[in-house]
Amino acid sequence: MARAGLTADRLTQAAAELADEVGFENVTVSALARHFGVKDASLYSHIRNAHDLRVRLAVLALAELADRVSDALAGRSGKDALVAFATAYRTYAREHPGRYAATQMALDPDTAATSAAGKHAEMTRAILRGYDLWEPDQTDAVRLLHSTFHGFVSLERAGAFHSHPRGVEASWTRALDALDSLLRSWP
Amino acid sequence: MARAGLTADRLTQAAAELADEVGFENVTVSALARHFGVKDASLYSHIRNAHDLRVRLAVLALAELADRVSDALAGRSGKDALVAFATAYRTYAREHPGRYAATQMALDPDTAATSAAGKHAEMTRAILRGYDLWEPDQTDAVRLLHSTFHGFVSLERAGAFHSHPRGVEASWTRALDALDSLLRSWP
DNA sequence: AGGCTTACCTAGAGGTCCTAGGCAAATTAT
DNA sequence: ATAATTTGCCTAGGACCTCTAGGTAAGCCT
Repeated sequence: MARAGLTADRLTQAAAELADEVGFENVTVSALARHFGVKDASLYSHIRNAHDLRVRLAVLALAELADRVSDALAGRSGKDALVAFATAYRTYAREHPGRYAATQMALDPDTAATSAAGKHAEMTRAILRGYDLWEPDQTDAVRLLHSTFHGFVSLERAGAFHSHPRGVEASWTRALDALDSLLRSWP
Repeated sequence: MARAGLTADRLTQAAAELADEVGFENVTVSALARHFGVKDASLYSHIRNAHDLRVRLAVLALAELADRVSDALAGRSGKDALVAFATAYRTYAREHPGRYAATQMALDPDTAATSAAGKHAEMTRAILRGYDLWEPDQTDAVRLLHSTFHGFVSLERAGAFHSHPRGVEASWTRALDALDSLLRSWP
């Protein structure tokens, strides 16, 4: 009997693709086993349980997103950096809805610390170097930016903006303008 | 055999309590049936399926949240209204995590239109009457406010702010200050 | 009291999660 | 090259959840 050559990493990768196809909440051990033409039970030598699989997926997505944002930020500063960050963030969420949903998972403190979650905060902080902000305003601003990006992207996905004809794209651009102006004259 | 006296509304109400106790994703038809001392199959004369149950829960939560916010807004305007809205929103999310998670469910357009989702947008718009904003800036601002509130609350719940010692409460207050200042001088 | 509606039941099929224990393929040691 | 060990995938099966079909009895209406 030939082996499928499964590893935790290959499973996580496949789970990520599956998530983008069928949604994060439908990423199931069974579905993943089916994808590899293998029995459910076989996966349990590579992952601890279904939750563990989803956590691995979340960690993968956080790392991918951090990479994207990091690339986008390279060589930019000020509003340029702000827009690049936000756009990379939103683009990732739209291209990889399942992966993005995974990044919203509540991770236990240990996992969160090991993951790229810290890098996100650090990169957001990097944007603020183009503005005249210092602690603790910096942390407050980081949290505000993160909240707004995440909130916008997640409401957009949930269809919360469809009820009004005003283009979502235009609102997004204006939101970034507003944030830039806010950071330049932080109250 | 005495009857339990189930109705769709009583089920939805119980589901809401269950959601706050065990989390929205653990609201299951079986658990609900257990709660009423009744067999799973019995619930299917009142609800169509598990998804239908969750949608009813989402609609209930949206209505409750709208009521809370509406009460909080009464007689207030300007920054007062902004803070009252945001605080009511955040308080509801913290007191009723399961119900709040339900409000994040993607609803199909018909359900969304019938639900209190529209009232939320309308109330956010009411806040802006205290500021000097007109269409289409108003819609952009509504979307920005909604994004920020939702993003903040949802990241707070996910534990995204625990990595830094700066108090979440302080960041929240500053975020509201910042939004107020932003609305007063919308770029 | 008889008839109708409906609340709840039993039975059962199909799906997901996960454990225990087994065999055979791949790897390492001799 | 063969033996010993590890490990990848298997079968079997239990527990829980979802949902359908069809039946019985409780409560309402005449």
